[in-house]
Amino acid sequence: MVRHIGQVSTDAFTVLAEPTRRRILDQLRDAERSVGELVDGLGVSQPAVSKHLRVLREAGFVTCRTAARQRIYRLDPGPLRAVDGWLDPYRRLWTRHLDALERHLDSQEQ
Amino acid sequence: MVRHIGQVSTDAFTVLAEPTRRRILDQLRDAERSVGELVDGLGVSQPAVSKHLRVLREAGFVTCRTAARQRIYRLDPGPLRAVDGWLDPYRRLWTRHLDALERHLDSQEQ
DNA sequence: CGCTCATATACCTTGACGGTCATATGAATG
DNA sequence: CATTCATATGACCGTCAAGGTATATGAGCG
Repeated sequence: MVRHIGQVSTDAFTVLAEPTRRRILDQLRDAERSVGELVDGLGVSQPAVSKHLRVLREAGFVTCRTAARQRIYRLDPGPLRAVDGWLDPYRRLWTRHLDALERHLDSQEQ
Repeated sequence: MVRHIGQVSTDAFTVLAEPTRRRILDQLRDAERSVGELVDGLGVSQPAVSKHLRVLREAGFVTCRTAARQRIYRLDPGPLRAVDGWLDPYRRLWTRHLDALERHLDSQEQ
């Protein structure tokens, strides 16, 4: 029912489902990196990495800038915040559990 | 390198990548439900729902108990907490941004 | 301007997954 | 104990995505 004008960017969970992509995000967590740097330490071919980067880019997880002959990729927090937001209504499941536990412990006090 | 003894349970992100499964979780957020109740309101065939429930079960997202002829499914917070935990090191990306913004705004004050 | 380094794309093969239809299980019920 | 209701499983099909190899693009350099 939802109309999309242009390209439908893959949804965040689908993007995160790929282990290699999560490892890429891990690598970008602390610093931005060139494609070559990502290829080393991932143990995957360069084309594979480039394809994952494209997916990540189109879903907004990363941005890239050109520096000389390299492309430097950088993490964008947006989609991860969205996932965080999706989790929000579920969070009470465990915080409430904690609350209940606390009440229980409180009732045990004397 | 990790050895698994029995069935390798699908990882949490892969499970969440499926929209129908997320809708099932949504439905279980407020109350436990039977398979039939889930089938209504999902618009998917009963076998499809059962298969998704199996995936969710094996990944620990839901538990089920038998009540008369029905199977009642209930949400288990475990794997969602794990996802929440995975997000943790990324969270500073936006909290830091906030910090930076605050510092900026502070510096603008007079 | 031809060469090379860094990255992206094309093409192909393979494997996993979701859906449906048909059928099996298994508990309640008459 | 046969039947029926609720759910699970199996067989089959179509789709899609990931990985690899080969190749195209494109910026910098001699």
